[in-house]
Amino acid sequence: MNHSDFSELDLTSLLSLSFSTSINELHTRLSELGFGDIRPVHGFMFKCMTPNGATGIELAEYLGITKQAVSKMVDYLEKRGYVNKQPHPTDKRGKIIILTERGWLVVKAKENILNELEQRWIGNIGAERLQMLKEDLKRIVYETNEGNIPSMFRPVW
Amino acid sequence: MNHSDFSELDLTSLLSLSFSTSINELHTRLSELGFGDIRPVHGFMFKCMTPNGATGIELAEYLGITKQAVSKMVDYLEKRGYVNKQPHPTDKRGKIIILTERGWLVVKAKENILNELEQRWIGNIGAERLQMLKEDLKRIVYETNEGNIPSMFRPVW
DNA sequence: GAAATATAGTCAACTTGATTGACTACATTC
DNA sequence: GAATGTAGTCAATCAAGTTGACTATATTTC
Repeated sequence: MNHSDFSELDLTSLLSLSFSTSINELHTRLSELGFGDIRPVHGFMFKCMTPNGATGIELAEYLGITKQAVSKMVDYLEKRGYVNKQPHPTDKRGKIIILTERGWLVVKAKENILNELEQRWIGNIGAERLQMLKEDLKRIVYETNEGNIPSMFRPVW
Repeated sequence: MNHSDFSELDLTSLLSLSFSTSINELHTRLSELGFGDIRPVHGFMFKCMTPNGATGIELAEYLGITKQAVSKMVDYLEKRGYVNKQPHPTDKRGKIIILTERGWLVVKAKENILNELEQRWIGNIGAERLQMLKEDLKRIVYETNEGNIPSMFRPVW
């Protein structure tokens, strides 16, 4: 098999490749900024925490993993200064996990890098095509999931 | 955070979502056909083995994992009747891993399902737009990796 | 052509990121 | 107020990968 031949790639492989490509670049850049201990899954957690924090259960549902797994991740991130646990305002069982200043730095850096990536893509295929691409992907995801966002907000196998 | 709001999704999230969506559907369907023991990574292995088989090292490079990990996967797949190991024709150290008939059944089924998926997407966004989408994604992947296919042919985090 | 080095694959031990199950404390329902 | 449900934690386990050590064969170098 010839690995540098793109022509036979089906759409699913293309989606896989383009996703890997961007997530790899994102995290290489984050590493260079001193956030080498942030994994892709953390980025998705942060997204769920913005702007007002989230409970463990919310994170677990969002990521499609168990609350125990979330608990470990939160400990990991707390130890490294990215998040804090706060008591839930109304539910004494619950905790709210919020971003620290350092956590927000990652979120901002991530946004900047992704914007840059999109700009480069605009350079490759043009702004209208990029807009179309986004719309089409949204539509495909939306239709395939019958209007519901997929429960597993996280590509894993 | 409102999980059913698509509008703010950046391109990377969209790529992630659309990839998950299709890979999930693919493997749900494969499960229904009795291939529930096939994981996404196996599909990528099979692709590397077609049509004439591959050595362990080739698979390892293709997937971006160690040869030991490949060895385990091959054992797993051999035990379940999807692949066979054959002595390498010229190199007595080497083995060639080839698909069995059952392995080919999976490959065919996969192709059918992915084609069906693409047809449904054509129903959603039209054939020209799908063609453009594929071209744009190819271009993006190609440019970002400077003409080389990414070594890690496999989305993992 | 023999010695040195490199490569394909295996075996075993370990790491990591997840899981399941059992438990505590608080909330909700009846 | 009692029964049931829910948020989070602790501990044990699992699964998919890793690293390191090894054998057998190939290739290079002198």
